[in-house]
Amino acid sequence: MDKTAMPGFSPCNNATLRRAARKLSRFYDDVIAPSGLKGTQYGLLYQIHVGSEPAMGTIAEEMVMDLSALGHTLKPLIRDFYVETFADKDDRRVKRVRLTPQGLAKLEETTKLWSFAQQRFEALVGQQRAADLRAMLDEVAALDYEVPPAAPSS
Amino acid sequence: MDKTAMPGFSPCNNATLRRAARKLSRFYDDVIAPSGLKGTQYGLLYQIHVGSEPAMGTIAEEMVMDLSALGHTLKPLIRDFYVETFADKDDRRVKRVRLTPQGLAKLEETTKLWSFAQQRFEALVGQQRAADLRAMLDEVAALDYEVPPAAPSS
DNA sequence: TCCAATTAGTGGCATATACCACTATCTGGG
DNA sequence: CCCAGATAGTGGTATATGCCACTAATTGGA
Repeated sequence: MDKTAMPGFSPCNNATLRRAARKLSRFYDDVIAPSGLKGTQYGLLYQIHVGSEPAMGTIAEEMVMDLSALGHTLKPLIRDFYVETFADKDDRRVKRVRLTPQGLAKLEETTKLWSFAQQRFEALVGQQRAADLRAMLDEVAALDYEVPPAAPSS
Repeated sequence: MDKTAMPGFSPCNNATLRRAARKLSRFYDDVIAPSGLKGTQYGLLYQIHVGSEPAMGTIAEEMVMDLSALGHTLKPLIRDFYVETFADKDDRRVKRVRLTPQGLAKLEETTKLWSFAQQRFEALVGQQRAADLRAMLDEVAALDYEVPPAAPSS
């Protein structure tokens, strides 16, 4: 086995994680491409769907994503009429998000494609190992990395 | 335990992987920020450094990254004089990449910051588990997802 | 009641990444 | 020797993401 020929084996956890993410995203993207959605967009529609007209901040937290990044990512989906936003009745700062009927249809359509990718992946690595991997990744995403600032704030 | 309050627990391997990548990247990015580099840039400098004036295509393969994406990512590093490119002597299609002296200095400077992030992460999840995670991710990045096209090409 | 501090989003800007169409080279027949 | 096909990169365009500065609302005191 010529390990030198293998992907860049770096000891960096971050680099390794990103590398895997690039590869896996491309796979899922390819499979659901016929729907016209990217993996992230599909995930976003899903997250909106399972929430109860979630506020943007809520979605951002759930997806462990920057709020402004979420705003940007949402734009194409709004433009294409898959989601719509509206102000919260009790707090006008809050903007809530929901799927349009087209958005729901697109979500359902794409879920069929997604299942294919999901099954294919789990067939390759094993269902149990996939579940273990997700558990580990969920843990990584939930970690509190907090690094004490050089000087503790006043 | 109120699981509903936890990060979006999706069964999607892709979404989970990306979520973790966002979070971890932000952590590494924050820690090495004083160097002025982003995590990906650091990883790229490292990859170039350990290679022997690697060709762009080689780097792209090692990083499991699209060649054109690599080209784009390289630009800020060239602009800031951390890396330079030159044509391969035997095949003028091939463009090779190397670090400049400033690039090497920056790599070394940033490595100190990187170590801090790396150690912090491994202290949180455990060295062995981090190694296991990397192994799993390397495997994911190396998988051959090949999906048979609907109709086998002629 | 009123203002200072906090909270939720927006917009601008920069990097990260991908795909596609295109250009410049090579390479292997014929 | 020459061209058809394969290879390596480039540039354009679009989404993915993050940070920062800024605006709009809300809230908690004094």
